[in-house]
Amino acid sequence: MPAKPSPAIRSSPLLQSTRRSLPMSLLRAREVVMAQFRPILAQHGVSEQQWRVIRVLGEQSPLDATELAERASILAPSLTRIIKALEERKLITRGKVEGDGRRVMLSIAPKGQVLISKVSPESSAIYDEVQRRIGPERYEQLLDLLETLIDLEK
Amino acid sequence: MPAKPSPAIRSSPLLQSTRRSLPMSLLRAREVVMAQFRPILAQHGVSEQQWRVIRVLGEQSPLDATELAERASILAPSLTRIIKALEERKLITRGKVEGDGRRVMLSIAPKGQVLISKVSPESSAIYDEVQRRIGPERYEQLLDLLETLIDLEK
DNA sequence: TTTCGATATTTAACATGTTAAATAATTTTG
DNA sequence: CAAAATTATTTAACATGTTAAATATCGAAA
Repeated sequence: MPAKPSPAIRSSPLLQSTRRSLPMSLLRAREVVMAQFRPILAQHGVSEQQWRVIRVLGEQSPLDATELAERASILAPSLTRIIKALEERKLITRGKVEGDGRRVMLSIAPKGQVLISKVSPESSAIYDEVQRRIGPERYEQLLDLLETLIDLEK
Repeated sequence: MPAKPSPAIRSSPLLQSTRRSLPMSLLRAREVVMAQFRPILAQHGVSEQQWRVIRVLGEQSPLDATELAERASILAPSLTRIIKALEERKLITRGKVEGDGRRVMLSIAPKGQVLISKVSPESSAIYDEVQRRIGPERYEQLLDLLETLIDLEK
């Protein structure tokens, strides 16, 4: 019998408030944006990560798995599973590299390109809407700041 | 040498480049920051999400599961599993609410407070370092912009 | 050439994300 | 008051995140 209504705790601010925490703010902001996209992607039967893979390959094909993982910000083990699923649905194709038996080359497939052409308009509309609501200047400013932060790791 | 590239595809920019995509930038930025934290958390045997739960309860206890999920940005099903794990390790405690048999009240436990006091200094040091490297003004500016974005959903 | 270290990908194991559905308790309605 | 709608939490099922280890192949050195 686990109960014991302990006295309320309001600890001294050893840590910054979770409301003003950079990692949490980044997470929440991403959630707000993705909440707009997920219904569209679901409607087309692809997950957020699968869509990232397709998009990256839509920008450039072929790419080896390492490059693809890097650009789509997906870890190698996840990519292995995603590739398998997308290949089975013929949205992407997998090929080997002559001269290096380790590498796997991935390309967008015709069905993948069709998917991109379908999702693109809806996707763009959402980006535009977000940009409009936050304001174009702040939108660009935010992207710049994020880029600065991202470049810190280098 | 990576073998001869097959006919490369460079699609017309139907979509914005993945490099300048808001969701991807948010994801990458978060990764850069969290990469600094993960080793510390791992050293103390807690995952990123478990740490968020502990931190929120450190700020205020008790909280019911719904409030906790909201503040820690964790979905209810995940929270159920995390609570179970943290309770078994006696980092948090679970109690019932008199008057509403549905609700579960969670509180930080002494062992949890000890953990917070251990992780806090290292955590703060990393926040300070990130803030220093990006610059205090831009750091605040970034948090402000993220807050603006987060408030869009309301 | 053979061996050893490095690289690319996959597999494994477990935690979390995500959506839908199930449970249980409370509140609202008729 | 009893049935129905609502709310809080959990369970289920599957995808992905995460770290470590296994595989396979390549490249460099002895």
